[in-house]
Amino acid sequence: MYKQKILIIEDDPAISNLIKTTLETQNYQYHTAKTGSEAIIDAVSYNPDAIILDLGLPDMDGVTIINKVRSWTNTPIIVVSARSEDQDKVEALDAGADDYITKPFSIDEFLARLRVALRRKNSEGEKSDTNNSVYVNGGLKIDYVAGCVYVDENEIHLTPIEYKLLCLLAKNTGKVLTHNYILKEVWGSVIASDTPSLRVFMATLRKKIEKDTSNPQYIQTHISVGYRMIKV
Amino acid sequence: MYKQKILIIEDDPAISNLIKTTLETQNYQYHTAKTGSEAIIDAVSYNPDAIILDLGLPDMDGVTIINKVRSWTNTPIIVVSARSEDQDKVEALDAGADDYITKPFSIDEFLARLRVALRRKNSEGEKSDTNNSVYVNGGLKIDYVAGCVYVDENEIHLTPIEYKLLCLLAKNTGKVLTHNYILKEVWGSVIASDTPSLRVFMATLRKKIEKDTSNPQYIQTHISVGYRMIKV
DNA sequence: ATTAATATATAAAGAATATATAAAATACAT
DNA sequence: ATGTATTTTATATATTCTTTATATATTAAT
Repeated sequence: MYKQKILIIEDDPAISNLIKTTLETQNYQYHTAKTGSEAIIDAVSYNPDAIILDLGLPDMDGVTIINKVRSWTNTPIIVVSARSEDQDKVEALDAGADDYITKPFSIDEFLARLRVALRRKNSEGEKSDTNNSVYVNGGLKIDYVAGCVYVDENEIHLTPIEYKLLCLLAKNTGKVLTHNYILKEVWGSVIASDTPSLRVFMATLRKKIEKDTSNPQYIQTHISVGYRMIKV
Repeated sequence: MYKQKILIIEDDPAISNLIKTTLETQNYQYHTAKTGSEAIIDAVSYNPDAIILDLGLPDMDGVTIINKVRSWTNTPIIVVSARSEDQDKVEALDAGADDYITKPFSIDEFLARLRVALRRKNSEGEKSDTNNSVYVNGGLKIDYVAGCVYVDENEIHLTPIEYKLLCLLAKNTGKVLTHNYILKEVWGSVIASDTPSLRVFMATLRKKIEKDTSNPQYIQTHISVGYRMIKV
C-alpha cells in the first residue's frame, strides 16, 4: 500500500524528532529539511503529499517559503509555530498556508489536522485523474477509470485477462511485444508452456474487437516474435 | 461583484451577532440557523460557500450535522466551539470539518481561516454533479439529506450498510470500484475475508433496487475486479 | 516448385475460479 | 426480550482459464 509522504521543515531537533516518531507510528513516510533553501529543493524533488513547516527557520522567513512553494504547487502546508500572535497567523494563512498550529500542541489534534489536509489532497487528485484516462485508436476505445472497452461506440465485455492484455497492447501501441514479455506482464510468469494459452486469448480478443479476424486491423502478429497494436 | 455566502449555525445570539457584524465589515453575505434541522435545510437551499458551525446546538449533535452535510457536499465547514478537548476536535475534523476554532477566538484569526476555506473552495472550481443533495439515475433516487431511497417513486428501506454501499456506488457512477476499495470505504477495513459479506450485501441491495436481479440494470458486476453503478 | 518443418488460429472439452443467494448463526439495538 | 442488522456458512450456478486437438498458414530446404 502507498504510504503518504510528509515533508517536515524544522530546525529544532526536539520537535523534529517528536513529529518523526509520531508519523512513524501512523505509517507515514517522511523526509526532513532543516533550512529554508533545503526545504524549497525538497518540496520539488520529494514531491510530498503534505508539508509541515516551522516558521522560525534561521536562513529564511516562513512567509517567503510559503510563497515560494505556492508559486508552483497546492500541496497542503501546515504551519507549526511557537508564535501565537494573531498577526503571524494571519500572515502565514494569507500567504497560502492551510493550517496553523501553535506549540506546544497535542499530538492527536496535530494528526487530525494532518488527516484533514491529506483528505483534501486526495479528493482533489481524483478529480484531475478522471478525465485524461481514455485511450482512443480508430473505433477502439478504452476507458481505464470505468474499466470498459468500446468498439465503434458499442461496449464490449472482456474477461480480466483479455482486458489486461488489451491494455498492455494499447499502452505500447506501435511496439512489438514478445510472447515472453506479454506472459510476464499479464500472467506474472515466464513459463513458456503458457504460450498456447496466450494464443487462445489473442484469438478471442480479436474475435471481439476485429471486424475480420483473418485480416486484423488492430492486433498484428509477428511470427515467432510476438504481437503489436497498430495505430490505425 | 459576487458576495460570498456564509452559513452561520449558532444558537448563542452573542456569538452569532459578533460573527454577523464581522462578516458585514468584510462584505460577505450571510444567513443564520439556530438549530440543527434548520441548518441542514439551509445548507441545501442557501447553497453557501462556507459554513460556520457551533457544536453545542440544542437539538442535534455537531458530528451528526457534519456527517449529513458531508454526505452530499464538500463545502468547507469551520467549527467554532467552546470545547477545547482533543477528543472533540479529532471527532469533528475526522467527521469532515475543515477547521476547528475554540472560543474565545480572535476575529483576525477567524477571518484568516475563513479566507483559507473560501480560497480552497474557489480553486477546486465548480463541481457539477457532486453538489446536489438529491441523486437521480433512471428510476433510482437518493435523497441524501433525508437519507431516503426511492425506486420508481416508491420509498424502499435500506439498512445502514446497504445505504452506504449504494451511496458509494452512486457517487462514483460510471466507475468500477474494486472490492477492496468498497470494503475500505464502507467498512473501514481492508480485511479480504470480508469479501463474502460484501457479496451478500450486493445481492440484497440488488433484490431491493433491480427489477430483474439476474439481469441488473443499475449495478454491474466486474468479475474478479468489483462493481459499477451504470448511468441508465 | 515441392516437400518437410515449424508456427499460428481457433474450436471445443475440461478444470479451476468467481459469483449469487439462501439459510443459519451471531451481534446489535431498543 | 424482541426484532433487526450483520456475518458466516454452504451450495448451485455462472464465468473464466487452460488444455487438447486440428486445420491452416508460414518458412526453410532440396
